[in-house]
Amino acid sequence: MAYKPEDIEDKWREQWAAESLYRARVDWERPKHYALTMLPYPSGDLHIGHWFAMVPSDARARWMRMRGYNVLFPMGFDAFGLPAENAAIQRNIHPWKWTYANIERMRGQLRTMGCMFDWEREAISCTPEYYHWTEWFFKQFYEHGLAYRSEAMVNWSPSLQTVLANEQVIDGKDERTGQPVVQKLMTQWFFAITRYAEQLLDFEQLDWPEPVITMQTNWIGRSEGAKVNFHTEDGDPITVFTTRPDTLWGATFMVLAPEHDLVDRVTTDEQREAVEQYIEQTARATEIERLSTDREKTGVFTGGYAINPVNNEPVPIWIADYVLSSYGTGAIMAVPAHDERDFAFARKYDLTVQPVIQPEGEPDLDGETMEEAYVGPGVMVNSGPFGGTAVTEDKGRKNPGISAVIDYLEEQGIGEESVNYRLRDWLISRQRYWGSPIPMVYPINDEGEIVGDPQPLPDSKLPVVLPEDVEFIPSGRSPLTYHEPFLYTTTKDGERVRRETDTMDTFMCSSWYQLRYLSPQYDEGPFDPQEAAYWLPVDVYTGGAEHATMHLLYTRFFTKAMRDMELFEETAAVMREHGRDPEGLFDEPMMMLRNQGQVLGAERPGDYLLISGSQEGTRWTAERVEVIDRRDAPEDFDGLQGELMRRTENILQVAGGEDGLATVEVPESAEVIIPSMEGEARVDQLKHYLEIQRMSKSKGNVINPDELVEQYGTDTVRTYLMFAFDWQKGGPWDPEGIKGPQRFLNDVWALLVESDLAAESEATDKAMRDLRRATHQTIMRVSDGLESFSFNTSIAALMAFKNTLQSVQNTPVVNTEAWTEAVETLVKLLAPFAPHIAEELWRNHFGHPESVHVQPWPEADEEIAAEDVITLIVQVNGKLRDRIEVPADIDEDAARETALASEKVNLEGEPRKVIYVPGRLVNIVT
RNA sequence: GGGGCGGUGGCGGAAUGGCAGACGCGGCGGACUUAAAAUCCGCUUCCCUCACAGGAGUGUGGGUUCGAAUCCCACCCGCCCUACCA
Repeated sequence: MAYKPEDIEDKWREQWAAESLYRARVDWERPKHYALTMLPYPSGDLHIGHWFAMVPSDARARWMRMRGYNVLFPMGFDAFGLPAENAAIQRNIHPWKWTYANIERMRGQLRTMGCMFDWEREAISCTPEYYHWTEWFFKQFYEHGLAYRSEAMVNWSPSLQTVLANEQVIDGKDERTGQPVVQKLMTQWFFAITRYAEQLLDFEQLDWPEPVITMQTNWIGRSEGAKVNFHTEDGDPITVFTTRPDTLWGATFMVLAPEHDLVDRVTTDEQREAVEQYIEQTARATEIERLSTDREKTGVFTGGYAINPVNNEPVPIWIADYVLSSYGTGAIMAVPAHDERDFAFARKYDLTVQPVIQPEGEPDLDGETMEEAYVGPGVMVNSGPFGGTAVTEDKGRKNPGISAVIDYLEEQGIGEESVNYRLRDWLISRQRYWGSPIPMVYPINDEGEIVGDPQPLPDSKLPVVLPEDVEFIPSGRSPLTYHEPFLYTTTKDGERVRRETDTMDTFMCSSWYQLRYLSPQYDEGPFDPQEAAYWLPVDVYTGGAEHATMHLLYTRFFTKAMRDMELFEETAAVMREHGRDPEGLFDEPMMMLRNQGQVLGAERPGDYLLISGSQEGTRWTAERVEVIDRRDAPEDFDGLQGELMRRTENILQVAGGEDGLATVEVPESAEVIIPSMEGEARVDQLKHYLEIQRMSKSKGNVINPDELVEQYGTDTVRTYLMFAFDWQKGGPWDPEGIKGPQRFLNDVWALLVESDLAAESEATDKAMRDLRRATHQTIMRVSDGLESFSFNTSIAALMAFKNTLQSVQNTPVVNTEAWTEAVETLVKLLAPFAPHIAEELWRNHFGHPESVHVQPWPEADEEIAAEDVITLIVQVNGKLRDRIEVPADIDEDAARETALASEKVNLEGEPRKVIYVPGRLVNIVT
C-alpha cells in the first residue's frame, strides 16, 4: 500500500475535529502555554507566506503539547481595513460581503494546513461582538485621559481622494499607486502613547529579537537635554529644546517652524510678504520634496529678534522648514559653529558663526573661516562663567559641560532639564467606513452644526453598530457622514447629538486580539477573567518583523495602559485564588517573540530595458528608459539593452553591457516608458514597477499553496517549508526542492508499511546498541531544533535517522525491541511536522487507540545516546593530520600517545606543547 | 547621512572557538525499463592526480589564539529599518 496523502489527510482532520482534539480548556492542574501567531488580514487567498508563518509555529505548539503543556493556539481575522472598502468602491460589493466571503474561503484554506487551531476560539475583529469591546476600550482610554482630540497633519492622497494611514505611505508616496501624498491639517483622535515612552523603552522582561528592540528604541528616540526659555524683544516667550545646552553661548540665531504660533507676532511689516510667501510655499511642498536627501535648506528672516537669556544678546529669528513643528517645541536655537544643519543655513544666509567649544590641541576655531561645524568634544570658550569646562562626547547629564549648564539654567530660572522623544502620539482616527466606530457624540444646534465638545456614549449604548446601507463614494470623508440615520441620535436627556463619523485605525483591533481569543463569545467584558487568569500572558508570539514599530509597540502600550486602568484586577484575583502570583504578568503582552523571514518567489528574469543616454565605461546616465518585451529586442540599437538585474533607488544594474553588468543612473529629467503602467511614468515609479524578485501577483511567480497541497499533500508542504529555509531568514522558493521532503515521507511510509521485515538470525548486542544510540541522538537533535526555532535541523535529523533505519532494515535488529523503540520514536518525533502521516502510522499501522498528538514527547537518555567510539582528531599546529578511532572514554595520556604515534604526524624532535581537548582532538604544537 | 542584520559548494542550508559543507535539491555515472517517469546503487567544494597522497578554501585585508566560518579591527557587497529629531 503506497503512501497517498489524499487518502489520509482529510480523514484525520475530520477525526480530530470529531474528537475535539485541539480544544484548549483551562486546566489549573497542568502548566499552560499560550502560543500565538499573528492573525491574517482576510485578503481572499492564503498565501505561501501565511503557511511559512503559521506552520512552523504550529509545529512548535504541537511539540509543547507533547511535552505536557496545555497549549492554546488560536486563529482569527484582522478583518477591518481599506481593501474591503476599496472593493466596495470599485466593484460595488459591500465590505461585509467581501470580507465574509474571504474569511469563509480562507478558513477552508487554513484547515488544509493541518494546524492545531482551536476554532471555537476564533475571533473576527469586524463583528459587532468584537468591536463592541474595541469601542469600550476607546472609552476607557478616553475616560482615563489617554484619548484626546487635536489638530494634526495627515496623509492625503489626491489621486485616491482619501486619507491614508501612515503605514500606507512609503517614501512620501502611496504604496499601492506610487502617487505622491500631501499633508493636510485635520482634527483627529489621538492616544497618548508618548506618556508611556519611558516604560516602552524597558525590555527587561522580554525575550525578543535584538533588532526589534533596537528598532523600537530608535523609534521612541529618547534624547536628553534642556528646555531653554528665550524671549522676543516684545517679551513673548519662545521655548526651545536642545540636546546641547553647553553651546548656548554660540546661539547666534533662532529658527521657528513655519507653522509655529509666534511667527505672525514676530514678523515685521517689511518682512511680512516674504514670510507669508515662504509659508505658502512650504505648505505646497509635497512630502517627497521635503524628504529629498540633499535638498538645500531654505528659510526667511522674520525681521524679529529674540534675546539669548545667557548673555542678553539679540539674535535674529528666522523661519525654515528644516525645523519641524511636530518635534520638540517647533523652535530651535541655532548654533552654527557646532551643528551641521545650522552651519549650512548660516553660511547660506550669511549669519554669524560663533565657536564656543574649542577642540583641545587644535588651532583656535574661527567663525569666519570654519568650513564645517565642529561637533566633537573640547573645552567651552566664549561662554561666560563656563570658560574652560570640559565637554565630552557623552549625551545628557553624563557630559560635564551639559550638566553644568543645566544646573545653571535651573538656578537662573531660564530653563530646565528635559527629555524629548521622537515618538508621537498615536493617531487612531480614519476617515473611513470599514473600521470600528468611535463611540462619541457631539452636541449640535438647530442647523445640525457641532457646537460643543465630544461626549462618550454610555456603555449601555455600545456597540455603535456600522449601518449597512451606506454609499461608497471616494469623497475624502467617511461614508458615515452621509448616512442620516447613523449621524444623528438623542441622548437619554433627549438632546439631539451628532455621532463621530471617523472610525478607528485597525491597529486598535490587533492591539488586544490576544485577549479576545480567550473568550470570543464572552459578553460581559472584552475577555473572561477566568480564562485570562490561566492563559495570560502570551508565551510565544511569532510573525513578521515588519510589525516591529507599529503593531508590537501599540499592543505593548495597550497592555501597560490596561494594567494602569486596572482592567486586570479581576483576572489578578482569580490568579491568586489558584495560587498564581499576578505580579508583573500584565506589564507586557507577549513574553517571547520570534520573527520569520519571507519566502520569495522563484527567480524569474527581470524586465528587459532599452536605454539611451551617455556612457562612461560601464556607467550610463540615461536620457530615456523603456521597458520592452525581450522578444521585441532590436538587433541594432544605439544604446544599452539588457535585463534588469538590480535596482537601488534610481540606479539600475543592467545585464548586457559590454563587460557584463552596466550601472545606469536615471536622473529626474529622464523619459521613462513603462507599458504596464497607466499614465505618464516618472523616475520615482521605477521602484514600483521594476522590482525583480520579490513575490507578488503581478510578477506571475506566486506560489499557490492550494495547488501544492493538491499535488504533494499537506504534510509534504509543511515539511518542505520547515526544511528548506532558516525560518528566521526565509529565502527564494525552489520548486524542485520539495522533492526531498516528498521522498522522505514516502521512505518513512515504505519503511514502516511496505517492507517485509523478517530476519533469520539473532541481532548482535552492538547492532541494538547502535540503533538505540541513533534513536536517542535523534530525540536530542529534533528537540533542540524545535526549542531554537531551527526547524530545518530537526527535519535534517529525522531524515538522517530514516537513512539509518533504512540501512539496517534487512538485518536481524528489526526483530528487537530496539527497532520497535526506533520506529515508534520516529513517528512521535515526526508528529509536530507532518501530523497526518504520523497519526495514520501511529493509529492505523501500529494500532494505538490514542492520537499520536497526545503522546508524551520521547525523552533522550544521555547514556544511551553517548558514543563509545570517537574519532580523535590529530592536528599539527592546528592543521588536520589524522583521524583515529579510539574508545570514547580514552584518557589524556593514551590520547596523546595515540596521536604522537600516528604515522601522519611524522614529528621531528619533541613537540613544544600538546593541547588535548577531551573527547575531541589532540593538537601538537612544534 | 544614521542604525541594524547578513555574506559558507552550482543552489537551499549545517557547523557559534576544535573533522567546514550535516540534511536536501541539482548534476554526473551505473542498475531496472522497449522507452520515459518513478525507484535503487555510487560519485559530487576547488586545484593537481589513473589512483594513493597532497595543496587551497567560509566576501577582502589585518589581528587575537595552540587552533577562527565562529572573537576583534578596517574595508567591500547585499538586505531591512530610519531619515533635517535640534
